[in-house]
Amino acid sequence: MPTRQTRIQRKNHIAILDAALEVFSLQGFRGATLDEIANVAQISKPNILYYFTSKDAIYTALLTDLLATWLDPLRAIDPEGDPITEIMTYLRCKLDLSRDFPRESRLFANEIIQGAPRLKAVLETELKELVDDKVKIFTIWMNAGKIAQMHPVHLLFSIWSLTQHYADFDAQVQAVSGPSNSPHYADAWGFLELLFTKLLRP
Amino acid sequence: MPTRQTRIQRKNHIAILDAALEVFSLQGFRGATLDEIANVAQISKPNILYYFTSKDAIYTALLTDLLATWLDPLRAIDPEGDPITEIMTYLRCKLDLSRDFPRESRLFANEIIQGAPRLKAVLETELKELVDDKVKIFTIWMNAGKIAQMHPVHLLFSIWSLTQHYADFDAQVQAVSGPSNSPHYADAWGFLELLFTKLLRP
DNA sequence: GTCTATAGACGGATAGAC
DNA sequence: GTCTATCCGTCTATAGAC
Repeated sequence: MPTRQTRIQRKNHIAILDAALEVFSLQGFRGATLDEIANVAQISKPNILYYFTSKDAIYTALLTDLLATWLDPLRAIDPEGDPITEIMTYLRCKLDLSRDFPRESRLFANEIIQGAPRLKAVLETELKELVDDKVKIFTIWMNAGKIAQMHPVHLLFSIWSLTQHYADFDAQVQAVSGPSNSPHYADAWGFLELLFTKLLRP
Repeated sequence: MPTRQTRIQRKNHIAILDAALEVFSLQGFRGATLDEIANVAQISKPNILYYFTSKDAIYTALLTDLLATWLDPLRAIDPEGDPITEIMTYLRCKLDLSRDFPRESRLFANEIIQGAPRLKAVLETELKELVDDKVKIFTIWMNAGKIAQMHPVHLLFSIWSLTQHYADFDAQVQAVSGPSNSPHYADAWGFLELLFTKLLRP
């Protein structure tokens, strides 16, 4: 659109995306309904389709918004930095994302579990290139004896799975270790710090 | 039912559950449709509802069947066994389950991500008791200096997340590290063996 | 037991008044 | 921009013939 949005337009736009995140992250694309999104957003269904051309458009908007935020911390790993510090910072950052943006994490998880129908292409190009780049850095660090020798790709997988677990499987975490959020994350950080300190030490 | 099932009944029963597992594990409960299950099972939709009273009944049957298989390896951890061996065996068993039963893993993941509406009660009782029991064993092992000191619950979480990741996020794993299944799991085992050897060593 | 046909509710999306 | 009303397709589940 050539013209700038009004304040109300922007407010509704954001309210719709927020409600859609709530619903899509719990139900996946097909399980979610516009009715539910409309209820959560407190905006009528036709009005939602005034702001977005279709249910699919809302979902895609959320996913593309998300991917950038999700990959930024990985991009930030600096080949010139101290290896252990760089990886621990990334780990910490990913855990903070799980704590502060659990819905985004679950939205992503839903999409991947369902075979990544809308993200597959991006994963195979943008994500793969980024991963290849960082894997090279890890390998250099390993060969220089800065961190222990291990499969670099699975090192990344381990960071992803261990941190995202607390957002995606929150229902299980809470069922097993009681409600209240913050303590879990404090304990989780203690555990992960110990784990990766031992793992990375050459 | 008082009478025994015929061979055809049992065959259809199994075919329906298998098709339902395929569809539910990809789409979650609400995203799945009886039409799709009927197509995969090659059984007409009304006939499916002859064997199961409702869509919900199929899903519930799958979940309860699954939970037993899923928890058995955890139950098998023996307080009298060698601590490191017991935990490494459990780890290996969970990784094998991810490799051999990825659909079951994704079905479970979908249910938990969606807030575990049908499993919450079981998780808070049966799973919690089982976890509490094993946590006690871990704690005894730690205090006896058999394995390193760490948060025992998060040790369990780490085993779950690291192994299930390969089934649940398979689309991402393949996008990043190329297709073909077996090599990933060989590499994964090499990585996890290294990781937990370092982590558990007192 | 398995089918065709269909009921009845709900899904996404559109028309048109205001 | 936002609403009511509604189209049309699909959903789960049932009725009833065979």
